Amino acid sequence: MNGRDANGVTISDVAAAAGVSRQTVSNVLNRPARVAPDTATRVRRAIEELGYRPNRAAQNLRERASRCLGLKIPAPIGVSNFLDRFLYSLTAAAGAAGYHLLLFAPTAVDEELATYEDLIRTGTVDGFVLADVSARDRRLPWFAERSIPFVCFGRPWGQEDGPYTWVDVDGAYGIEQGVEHLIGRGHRRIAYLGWPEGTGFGDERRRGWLRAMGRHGLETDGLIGVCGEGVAVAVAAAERMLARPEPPTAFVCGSDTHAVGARLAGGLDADGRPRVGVVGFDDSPAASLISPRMSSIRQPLDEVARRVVSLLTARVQGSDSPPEGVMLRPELVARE
Amino acid sequence: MNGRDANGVTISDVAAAAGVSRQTVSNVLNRPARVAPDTATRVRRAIEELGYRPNRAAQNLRERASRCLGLKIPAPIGVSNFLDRFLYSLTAAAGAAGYHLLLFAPTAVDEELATYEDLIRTGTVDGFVLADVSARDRRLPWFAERSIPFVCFGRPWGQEDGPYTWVDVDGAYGIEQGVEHLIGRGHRRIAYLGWPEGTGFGDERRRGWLRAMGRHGLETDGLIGVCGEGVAVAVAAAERMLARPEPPTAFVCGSDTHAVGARLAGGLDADGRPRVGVVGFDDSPAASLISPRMSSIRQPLDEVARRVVSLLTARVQGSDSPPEGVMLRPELVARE
DNA sequence: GGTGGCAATTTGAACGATCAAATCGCCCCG
DNA sequence: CGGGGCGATTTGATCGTTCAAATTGCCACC
Repeated sequence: MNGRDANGVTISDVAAAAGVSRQTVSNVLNRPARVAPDTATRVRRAIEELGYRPNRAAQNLRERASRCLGLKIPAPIGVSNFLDRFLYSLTAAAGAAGYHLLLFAPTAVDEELATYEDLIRTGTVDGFVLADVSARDRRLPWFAERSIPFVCFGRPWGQEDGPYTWVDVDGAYGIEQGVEHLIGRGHRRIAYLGWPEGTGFGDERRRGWLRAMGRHGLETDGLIGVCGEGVAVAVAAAERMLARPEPPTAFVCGSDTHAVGARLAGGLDADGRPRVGVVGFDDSPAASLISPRMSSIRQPLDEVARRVVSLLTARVQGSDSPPEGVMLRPELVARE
Repeated sequence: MNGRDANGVTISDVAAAAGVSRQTVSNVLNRPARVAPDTATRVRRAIEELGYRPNRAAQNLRERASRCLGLKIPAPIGVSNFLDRFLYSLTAAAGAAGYHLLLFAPTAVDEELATYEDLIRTGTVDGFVLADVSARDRRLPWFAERSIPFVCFGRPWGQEDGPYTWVDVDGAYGIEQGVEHLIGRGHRRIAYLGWPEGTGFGDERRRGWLRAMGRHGLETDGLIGVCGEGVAVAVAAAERMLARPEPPTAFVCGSDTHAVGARLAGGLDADGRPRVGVVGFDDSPAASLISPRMSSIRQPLDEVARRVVSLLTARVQGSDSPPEGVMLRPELVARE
């Protein structure tokens, strides 16, 4: 940076300034051991003075890699800023690994696969992070056939035996922790409120509840509630459950949205204390809208992101390690 | 796609298959008028059969452009999924303009400027979207000195006279609409609850309230409340205001977080109706956690994103049009 | 003093695209 | 029948980097 336009500084300019060839400059940067120490310092000084930075397009062309990971950004639905948080962790993890995150949004649903293919074939990205894996997601076999590198956040439900690499959080374990927490606070009639059957992760969380309840010999009949997205429907579902003859005294929930619904349905007593115990899932900041704040099960998003990036970059770089699933444990954040 | 590995298909392969030179293939794609019609169809067939897609790195190298726009993803704070929503609009708008969005997260604060510079100098991105412009943001003059293309979402508060290009939403106008709405519902003591002075957009929203109140000759003394981030502090601030001798009957708020606080502080009457009127800002889905749902002022994020992208791509492509500010109008979403 | 070996450095080629200039083929006109 | 003009196509050079192979210089050893 000496006032001149530094954008046009190439490796040859540096080479000329340092009185060496361009390859030596390249070696200083990429294979320092090959270069004599005082040559290296001379070159480094020239790099510094000229403000040289290697051109990414040229590197990408030569290396046949873009050092970009692609992520489809889904249409924003729901209240959670889950994606916000994961995106941040993912971007940071990618950066630490020398990669960037490249976002795209296919315009039409039937364009989605074409968009993925295009990004790979043009070399715009080296691989994909799939953060929105649905049950029997048809993208997974499609990618595998074309040997397009990808890693899922979330198990490939319905095709667990496929040769897929994923990172996920053990939702059943998390819910079990939630049940234990409520039992510890004296609850015995603990209900589960979550999504209708069919979402892999939702079903798993429900199984976690069943297992924990069974371990303590607690009743589960009539204690399951399901509803779709949205606080309003969650409130209605929880109200129906509370209106039954032997209502639950607490809820573990498939999501914070469900949990907010349960809390609102239960209401507060005269002292401003919640009438029902509630444990949510995901520990979204939105859960803090409810006062007093709810307990919730926190997913280790930073760790998830790091593992996703490390698995994906390995595959991108041609490591033909076998498909691998990584399961992480969530953590109960207990609040008053 | 005929079973062979299509990732290695180059323009020369297509040329050979079609019996023409590589430049003719290039012309078919980029300058169709130069090519004889039947040659063009022959080439297009070859492209189709081989599944050719031009290599992005090679194009970028040659064109000296990456067709990527950079966006720093801020650490997730607060309950809003504002960024989620804007990011989606921005990605879609960029895609429509032939660009991609590239995310990055500088690790340390003092690395931030260096990160920007690096991304430009290496040619990783062509320009930046600044979605988190703070008052007297030092990045703006810094970019301008280096003629780094950028466009702000949000006015450059404190340096409005600088040569900066921005797109923003007229918050004062929005708040005025909110006040009118509350007046229409019979309210006269309408308070403003928002951020402490010093955030440009917050101050502007407060001025909008003052102006609308003044127009109707309504009292404003003692009707201003301020607090920082978070629902809890917002609740406390609203409670203090409601405890005064002549309390407000309604609040217009600087954000949905403030609005949720006001609503929670006001509480519900015996019929489940809110005791105070509330208008929020930003119409975030989090606002729907409150039941009945609040009115809120919605920013036209799709339009903002389109304008940002169109201004930025123009600057990136070397148009030396003068700096330009675009002001858009928000819209009141009135709810029961 | 010639030769082998080795470390340090340089040269040539390649990555895959596009621009600019050169070439080709054809028709028209004097 | 030769040359000008024009549309269609091709050739050569280039973008900035890195790999592989070639070259240089130096020292030790016989």
